[in-house]
Amino acid sequence: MEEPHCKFETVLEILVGKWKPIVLFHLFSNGTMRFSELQKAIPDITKKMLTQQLRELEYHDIVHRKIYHQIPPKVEYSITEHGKGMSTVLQAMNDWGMSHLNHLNELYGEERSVESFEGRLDEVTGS
Amino acid sequence: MEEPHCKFETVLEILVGKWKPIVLFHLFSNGTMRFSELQKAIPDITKKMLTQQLRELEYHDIVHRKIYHQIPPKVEYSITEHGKGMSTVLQAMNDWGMSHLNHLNELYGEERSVESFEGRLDEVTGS
DNA sequence: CATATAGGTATCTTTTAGTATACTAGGTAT
DNA sequence: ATACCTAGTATACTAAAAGATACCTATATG
Repeated sequence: MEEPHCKFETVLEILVGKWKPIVLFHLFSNGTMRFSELQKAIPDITKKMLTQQLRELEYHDIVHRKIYHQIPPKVEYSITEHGKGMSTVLQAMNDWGMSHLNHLNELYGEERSVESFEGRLDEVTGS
Repeated sequence: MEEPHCKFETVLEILVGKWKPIVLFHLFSNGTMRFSELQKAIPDITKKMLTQQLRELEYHDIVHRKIYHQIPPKVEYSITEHGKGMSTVLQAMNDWGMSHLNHLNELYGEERSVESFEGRLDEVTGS
C-alpha cells in the first residue's frame, strides 16, 4: 500500500511545464538548435522560461547544452543519448493521445478541442 | 512548422494534477472504489481535490462514476474501457521512468530522489 | 431533538507557475 | 566613444493550482 511503485510520475516530472513539450518537439525535429533559434521557433516564450525549461531538461539529462566560448555567446542545445531513449515513450503517448482526441470528438463533438476543456467540465459535472 | 503535431500533450493533460497519478494507481489496482475508500487510501488529499481530479478524469472518459441514490450517498469510481486502453501507455511511461531513475542515480548518486530535485538544479546551472 | 453519515460544494488563503520588463557581459563594427 | 550582438539574470508582478475550513443534503439512529 505505502508508496505506490507506479512511477510514470517520473516521466511526468520531466515533461511538465508549459513549454517543455514544444521545446522537446523542436529539438527532436531539428537535432541541434541555438538558444536564439529556439526563441524564434517558439515566439511567445520568454528568455526566462526558455532558460528555465532547458535547465530542467538538462538536469534530467534529456538535453545537452554546448557552450562556445565566443563573444557574442553561442550555445547549442540538443537531445542527449539518454533523451533519445525517451522517444519510444513519447511516441506511445503521442499515438494514444491522437486516438484519445478522436474519442473525445465522438463524445463531445468535433468542435471541441483539448484547449476548450474548461467550458465542458460543467456538462459532466451537472448531471 | 506551424502547429507541432506531436500530441503527447494530450496525455499530459489527462495526467497532470497533483493527485491524478495516485488516484489512477489506486483505481487501476483496486478496480472499483468508493469516494471514501479513495480518501482513506490517499490520506492527505482533501475532498475538494479528490472531487476535482475525479471530475477531470471523468471528463476524459478515463474514470466512470456510478451513483447509488441512497442516503447516506454512495458513489463508486472505476476505470472505463477507454481508460483501460491507456494502461499500455502508462506501463511504457512507468518502465522508462524506472530506468530513468536509475540513470539519475548514476549521475547524481543514490541519495538523490525525484523529490529532492530543486536543490540539485543549481549544480547543473552553475557549471 | 440532536447527531451521524457520505459525498460532496462554497469561500477564502497560500503556494507555485508563468509573464513583463529591465539589466548585464565582453568583444566587434561604426 | 557608442551601439550592437547573444545568451542569459534579476526583480516585480499576475494568474493558476492547491490547501484549509465551513457548510449542505436527506434519512436513520439514540
